[in-house]
Amino acid sequence: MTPHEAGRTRREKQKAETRTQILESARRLFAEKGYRQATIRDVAGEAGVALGTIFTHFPDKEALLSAALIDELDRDFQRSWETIPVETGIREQMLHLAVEGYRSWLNRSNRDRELLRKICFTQGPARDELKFIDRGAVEQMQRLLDAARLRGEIRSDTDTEIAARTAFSMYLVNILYWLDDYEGDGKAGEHDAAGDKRMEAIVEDTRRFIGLLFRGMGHDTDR
Amino acid sequence: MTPHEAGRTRREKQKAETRTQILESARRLFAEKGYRQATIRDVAGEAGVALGTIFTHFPDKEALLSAALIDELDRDFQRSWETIPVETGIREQMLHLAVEGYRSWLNRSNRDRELLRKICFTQGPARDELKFIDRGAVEQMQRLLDAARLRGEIRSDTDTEIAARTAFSMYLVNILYWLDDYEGDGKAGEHDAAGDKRMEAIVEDTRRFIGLLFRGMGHDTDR
DNA sequence: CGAAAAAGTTGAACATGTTCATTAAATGAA
DNA sequence: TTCATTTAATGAACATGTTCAACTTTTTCG
Repeated sequence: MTPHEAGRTRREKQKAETRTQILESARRLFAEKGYRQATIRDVAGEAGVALGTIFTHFPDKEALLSAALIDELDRDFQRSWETIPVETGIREQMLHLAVEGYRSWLNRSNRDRELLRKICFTQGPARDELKFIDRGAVEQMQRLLDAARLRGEIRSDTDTEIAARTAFSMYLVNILYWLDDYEGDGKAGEHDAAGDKRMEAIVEDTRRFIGLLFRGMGHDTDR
Repeated sequence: MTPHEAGRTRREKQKAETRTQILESARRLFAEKGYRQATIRDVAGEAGVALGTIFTHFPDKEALLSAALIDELDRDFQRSWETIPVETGIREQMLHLAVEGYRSWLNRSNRDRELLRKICFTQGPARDELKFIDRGAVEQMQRLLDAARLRGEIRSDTDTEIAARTAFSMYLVNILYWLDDYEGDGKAGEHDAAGDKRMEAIVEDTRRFIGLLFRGMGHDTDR
């Protein structure tokens, strides 16, 4: 909040402040109690506002959850991008992105994963924002592939857009779907054999996926 | 209900009958009013049971929705498989499966799609059943690819399991995610320009995807 | 400057999901 | 056949999401 905020009335500032308070409380309580057990009354109480106030900011409980957590979906993704090895080939880069993503995901508490899964297909106000984040992810991947194409690492006739979308789909379905039975809290450096095992398996799957994506299934005449 | 049902007590029969009544009413009301507007009291009333009875059969509203609709997810998929062209190549078969799936999806009412999207990531009792259906889908696709491999249509070193999973992921993310902004009710042969346009686009995307899957992105040295 | 309008917030009332003590009928063992 | 136990169902009570009339404060405009 900058000292000079042109055009913002006292009211607008106060409303934004109230909204921030609510979101912070919601984030905390959902993480601590889960979606269902954390009531809107809990959130209102902790944020120091009236119950009805929540509904002047968010249309319903699900929208509150989405707003509270939308940034989390972006966070891990961006971190993977920040740590991407730049001096390596496209395969290693793709592997890195996927592996970092899966690692982050599996390192979250089970509750966190549940909450995030819940908002992934939200149909409320956060939908467009979520779409924006995901389109951004696909576009970033596509740019990475475009760069690899320029370097001659992949064939010049590669449809990088579809390739990016394919990788994104595979990643999304893996974390939201096939990994949804893992219930460990691989947090705080805690050793978790089941989590390690799942991590190994998904890394191997990713290698196979990348292998398939590079080799294709067809014969030379398909090229 | 067969005339001779060994081992089934009157109680068991009655309970099953009540459950069926409830599911039928739920299916109808959710389709008519949507998930939120259709109350459990509505369902109980129409099924001719008490409000509390619903909860002796289903742990919560979401579980009721999932149980009411789980078969729908399977239905379209199986229909696509039943109409698959057997005398054609693997590419045409894959295209057929995807196209039929997308067509069915886009031909549903918007409400139907919303309801089905909602249950796709259910975390209630229907989860395992859903997983079973989807694993079945992936396995069927894998068998199709295995057969193509035997016929020599795809290379013998193809990882058909990952290929099947990739195709499945792409399909799932397309219907649940990228097509979620289409709100038309392309039903009863009704002409729908927007639906047609989306259909064209997704068919083209599918061709591109199949193309990528066959050609791969790598150079010959990747093989 | 002051009145009118706007708007953020409130909390009681209401709607709806869920729980659970009670009831009646079915079941199975003696 | 009798009777203790089990179980499907019931509906009032309760918990929680949501609505909305009322209030107070801020903003706008003549």
